[in-house]
Amino acid sequence: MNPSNPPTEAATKPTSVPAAAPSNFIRDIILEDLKTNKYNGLVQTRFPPEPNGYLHIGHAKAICLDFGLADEFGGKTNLRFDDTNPSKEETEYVDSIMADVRWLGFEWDGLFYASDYFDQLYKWAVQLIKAGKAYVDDLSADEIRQYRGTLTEPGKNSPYRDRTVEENLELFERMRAGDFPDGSRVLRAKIDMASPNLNMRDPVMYRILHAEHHRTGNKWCIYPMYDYAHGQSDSLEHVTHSMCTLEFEDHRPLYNWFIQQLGIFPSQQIEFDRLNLTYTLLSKRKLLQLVEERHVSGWDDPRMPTLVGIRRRGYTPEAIRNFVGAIGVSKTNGSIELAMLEHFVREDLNKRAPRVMAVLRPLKVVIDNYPENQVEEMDAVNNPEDPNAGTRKVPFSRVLYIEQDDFREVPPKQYFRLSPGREVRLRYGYFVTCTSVVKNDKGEVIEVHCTYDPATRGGNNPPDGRKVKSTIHWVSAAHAIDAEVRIYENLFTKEDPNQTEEGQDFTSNLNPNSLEVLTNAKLEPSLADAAIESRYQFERLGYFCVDPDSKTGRPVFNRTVALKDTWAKIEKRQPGKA
RNA sequence: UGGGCCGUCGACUAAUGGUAGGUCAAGUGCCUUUGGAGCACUUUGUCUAGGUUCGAAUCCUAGCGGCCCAGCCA
Repeated sequence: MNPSNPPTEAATKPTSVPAAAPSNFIRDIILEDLKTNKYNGLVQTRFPPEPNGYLHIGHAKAICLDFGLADEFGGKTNLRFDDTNPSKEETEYVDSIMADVRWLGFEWDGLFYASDYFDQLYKWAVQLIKAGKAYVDDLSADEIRQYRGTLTEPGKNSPYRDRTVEENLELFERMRAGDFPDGSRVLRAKIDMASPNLNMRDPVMYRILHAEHHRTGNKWCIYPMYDYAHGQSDSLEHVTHSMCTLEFEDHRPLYNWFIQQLGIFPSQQIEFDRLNLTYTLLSKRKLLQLVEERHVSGWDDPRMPTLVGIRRRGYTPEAIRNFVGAIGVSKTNGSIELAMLEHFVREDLNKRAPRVMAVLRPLKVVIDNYPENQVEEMDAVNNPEDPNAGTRKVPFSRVLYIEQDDFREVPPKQYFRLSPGREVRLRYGYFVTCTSVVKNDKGEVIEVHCTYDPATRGGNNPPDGRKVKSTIHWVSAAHAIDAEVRIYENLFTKEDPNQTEEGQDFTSNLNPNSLEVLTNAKLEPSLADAAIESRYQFERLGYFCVDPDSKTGRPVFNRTVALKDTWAKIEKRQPGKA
């Protein structure tokens, strides 16, 4: 940065290097490959989702790695749909995946489908048959499993393993032509039935599937397996660093085997640890189950860890990217605390979300000595973290709403908010002192009466130097906008939702209180025209995001994340909470 | 009990034979017209046992513990 001015102290540190983000083993591999010129200085990656579900925060980690690392070294990243199984894949998903990747803030260089390579893959299969490296097997799925052996015992060769090249060629061609029913035959690689790695025990390359494919229609009735398609797809795109999750480690020898037999571009597979988050499930199958069994309203339910879900919840792409950068990447199997994610959401929203006053559970306040029909426009700061955000006017009048939580008839220890005889500040309003309460038949406080001090206009400290221990928020009753607010808690009650009692599945850990709908919220009038998906901080409460369910005149807000709440902590610690 | 991978504060992650550091969480204090934000400080860690070395989280050996693999899913 400033080489002409070497540091005068701290000579123990090489301060010429600015404190860089800690590296990780993948970046180290790329750096090394660049140094040895393994790929002529190129870095090519790919993000290879299967279009059979919506992307979730776990994919966000992969996306940030694939795109981020390539970008860092001037490389390129392809989006490639891994669509080798027509029975599970749909166009709906490819559209959502593209939208999600873009929303996260990335743009791909090439857009491909594994199905683009079906012709080439077929030719290569023929080539392997001719080389005596692949054969058509007539064994049933069941028999193949039996012949495969077990974890501790080697497998046996299929009786069809030694067919002639001519016979294999003819049979494979007839498989392609549709002469055989589903499941009747497969094409297998001829490797080693005794390998300790089960993936090398003559893995299936092609299966017969008379199914319509979302891109190739009815052109094919045989489809390549993942192992036969993925490495070659990488190779065709000259992918240099093919990142995937740990469970594919055992597949790497096979990935390399096909590439070597075919003598094609040597892509290299690098495995990293999948993201796990406490209190959340990141398995497409299980997320699909939540949707299908109606435990949530859809893939974009704000409680879902899908990108569409957390987007609707109010999370920002920046927050997610910062989070992914902070958690790093390794080969350790662990679980990130949800609090970490929430930290990055708060950190980002704190800087950008306009502040606004909203009362979720209203309690009526009457200021007895305030003139009956008077309305004052109070100045309120839009964002104390951002001087450019400006100010706005908030109407103040004799009857207000405050939060039920902000009043206690008998205040517990360390409770500083309103209670009989106590004075607090109404933010940007006045100091008020509680003089009396009105109760209903059940003895619940339904109305609080106060007096205000005109010398504290704007919420300022009075000339006499009087101070107050608490500032609370409010909304003028006559000017309030009615709104619905949806409060979310963790979808699951257990850190690991998969940890269940005997005979139960993860749905037994669903949190019955994960959604609370508040239908009587009162908002300050500036929120009248809040746009869908816009985000606000409701002062002292949390960050909230406008839901698409909003109707004109009746907005719906989702709570993105609550503010850190010191009082809640104190109260939780107190044994006899009021 | 075959093969592969992995063990560093409560969580995640650095240190690449040479000061065990950062972030989150937790706690304490300061500040505050958000009990927010911010600032300062604090607690807690190299799985175990041997070995190599002037020096080991790092290298070696042996244990222990965890995860993954027996789909014609990816």
